[in-house]
Amino acid sequence: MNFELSDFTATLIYFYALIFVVVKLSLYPLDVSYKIMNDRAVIHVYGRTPDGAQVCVKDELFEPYFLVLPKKGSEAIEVSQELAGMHITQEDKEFFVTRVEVIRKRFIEKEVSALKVFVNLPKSVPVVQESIRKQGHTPFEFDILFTKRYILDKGFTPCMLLDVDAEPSTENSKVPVFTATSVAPSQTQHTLDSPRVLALDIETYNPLGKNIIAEQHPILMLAVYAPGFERVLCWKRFANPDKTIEFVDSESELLERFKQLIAEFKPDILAGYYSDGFDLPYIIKRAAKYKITLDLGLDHSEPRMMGRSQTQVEITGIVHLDVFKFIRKIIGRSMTTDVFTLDAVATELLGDKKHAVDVERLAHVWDNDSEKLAEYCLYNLHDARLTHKLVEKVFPVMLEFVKIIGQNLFDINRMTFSQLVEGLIMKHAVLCNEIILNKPSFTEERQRRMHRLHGAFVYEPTPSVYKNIVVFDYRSLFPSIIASHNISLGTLNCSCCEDKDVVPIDYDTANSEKKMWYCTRRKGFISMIIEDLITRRARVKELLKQNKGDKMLAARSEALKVLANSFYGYLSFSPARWYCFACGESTTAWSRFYIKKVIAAAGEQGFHVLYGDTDSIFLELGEKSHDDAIHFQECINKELPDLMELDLESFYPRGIFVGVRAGEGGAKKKYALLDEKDVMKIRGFETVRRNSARIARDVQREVLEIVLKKADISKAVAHVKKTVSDLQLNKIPIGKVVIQTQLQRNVESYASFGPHVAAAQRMKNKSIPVGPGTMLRYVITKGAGKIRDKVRLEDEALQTDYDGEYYVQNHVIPSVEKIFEAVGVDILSEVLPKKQHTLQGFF
DNA sequence: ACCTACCGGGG
DNA sequence: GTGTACGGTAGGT
Repeated sequence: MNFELSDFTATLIYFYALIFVVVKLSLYPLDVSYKIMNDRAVIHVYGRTPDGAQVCVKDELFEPYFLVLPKKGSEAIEVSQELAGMHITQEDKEFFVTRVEVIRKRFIEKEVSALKVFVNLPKSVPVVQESIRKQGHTPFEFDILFTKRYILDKGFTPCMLLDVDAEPSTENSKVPVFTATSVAPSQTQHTLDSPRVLALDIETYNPLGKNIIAEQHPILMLAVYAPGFERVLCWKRFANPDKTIEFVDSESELLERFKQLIAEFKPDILAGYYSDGFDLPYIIKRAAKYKITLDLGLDHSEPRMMGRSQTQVEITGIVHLDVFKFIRKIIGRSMTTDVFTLDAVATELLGDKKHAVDVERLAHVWDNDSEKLAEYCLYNLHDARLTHKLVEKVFPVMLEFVKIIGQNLFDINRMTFSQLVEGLIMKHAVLCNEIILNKPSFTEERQRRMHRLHGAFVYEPTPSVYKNIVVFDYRSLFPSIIASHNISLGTLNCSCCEDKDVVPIDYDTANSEKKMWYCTRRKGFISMIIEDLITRRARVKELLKQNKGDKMLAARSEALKVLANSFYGYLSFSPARWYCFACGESTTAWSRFYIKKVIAAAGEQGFHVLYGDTDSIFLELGEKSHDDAIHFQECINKELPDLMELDLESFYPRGIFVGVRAGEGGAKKKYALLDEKDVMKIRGFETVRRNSARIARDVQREVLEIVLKKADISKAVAHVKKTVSDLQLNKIPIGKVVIQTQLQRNVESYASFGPHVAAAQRMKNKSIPVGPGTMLRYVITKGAGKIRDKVRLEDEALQTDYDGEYYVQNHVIPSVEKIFEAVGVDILSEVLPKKQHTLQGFF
């Protein structure tokens, strides 16, 4: 065995422990899992010690439990005695209550007596709670995963130092294992802020382009990257390889070598870009094909694919991060890109691009031109390098979420906004002794959805092009409303404060709601959490002013902002545990009040109000100057409550507002602005999807550019006319009208026969294999019938076959018609001569 | 109006 | 695993 220093240290601790029985050790917890051992659930905490050793601490003393509120009219004490003897046998398995405690809790901010029901195993919880529910009592906290429950109750934070008293254990593992006698967060507040991160990327054999079939196509290259640990594995040799390239003899050897590299590097974090959805599932499938045991887990277990349609790949003891998920879900909102390819994301966040290599040709190069493989290997390594850099970039933000919310890195990486908020509230619930509310049942959730919330205020823009625009917005409007008006489930309509701070709703028209107010004496549970976020963020921003460029402070500020901004959405989100219709309704009511206030003031001061939505207002300056705008902002801010502030977002020399199509309700934001640096800011136009014809996207972008940058409508019209005529004359390359769709199931199993199914059927008829995953590329050709009747495969159709008229009507015109409407041009009648329009029916 | 299926990222 | 993504859209019924 060859130990590194850190392993050596861990081994010393271990043998020391063997002699003295109990030792103290500290670790940064990275992964928490549990195993059933001798009919008990045993928690395993994996992590790294401050001197760099990987260890596992197990806790045999933590018991599964949930809470029960006894039904009305029954005494807690009596019910506890009834429940204590519960024992259920199902399919030879025993589910039973081990003991019951009567405890004091708070339920929606009021004191209650509750029962803490302990059971033999975590799996007993759903069974026993169901049975108790049938007796008319109400169970709570029965769906908090055992490992999450452990973290919550022990009050520690993943990635932050944990102090443990422990005895050595002989459990088989890649790392020393200890059995804890006590577990508590360290007083030091030390954080694992530089974990060992290994980034991973694979390249696969791709003769079918986008149609990727792991069962058929091998992994050709695999790159891992950490500074000073850069390697590309490749199983085809070529001359003069770079020193980072390591040849192996086969794909199976590549997989074996990959295992060795992981064992050698001992990462805390294994990271990929879309690795939940691609790299790791692919590696798992290929390893299975060769019957290779992929025992990457520190307990020798193999990576596990969780979830059905949405895979998450978990490795015991190693945190698998899919940085794509975090960036798209959490960072994406504040990015300018609307596509989340590695190239686009790296360009925006790192100022670095992917290598310009044609990956479409990889299979061909692999088969015919192996001397060119070198550039693919370096491309592969570079992708792993970019992934590593992205992790470095976003890790501070992830770590802040871990610290604020107190859940594992693995989970934080994959959470949505609502889950982050809920996680935060759950942590505070434990701290405040509040019962964690249940998720709604299916019917309950449906009922919630029926109850439509009266939304924010929108001042509809008159579609047109405008000059010299200034944009203001309220800083964190919703969070500051919730905090300053004490909006919470338990402060609603208290008995002590009626009429003191009544929500400004027009009670005659607003869903005939009853009058609402919130307690002015007692702080609400929800409003307290959000106020804490706001004040913490204000402090962080102060520190940030003194330490400009401090990445950790910037990350903390970002995390706190994201959380605060998600609260309102959470309260009105039907599947939320702390859903509160009145809270959502009150928040938007106050928001309408505040935005209308600015709109009215702007009008009084002689600004032309163009558009207002929720928390922002767009004004046309006209004769007024930038200074006038700043003065206006100052006037408004003088009158606002402490926590609220109106910001000046930016000035824009030119902008276009576009009306929305009928049925496009809710998508009110549809505009494009040109900033002072000549950069376009486009909002609400259809995003890039591969199943829309390329030509439609191109034309839309070009039209916006011409209108805003050249300010020449006739040029824009001419451009569309040219495109339309080119389509009608089949001059546009057929590649630009191809529609791409991926088949999800077998052709026979489709109930509705859409165009893509027709394409698949045609392939089948020609004995081309089609199945789930097949990428269909087809065009709509001239002829009669439904669209599905006019479908031809890309290579069945000639340049002259496609139905230019279809693409004009269904793709090109819809993508630009509203833009032209805004400038008073009916693009349809411009491009189609009238007689053709009206006389068509006669022929 | 409602229902069903697909998109994203990856090669 | 104290489990089953998500929000948006096109086309068909």
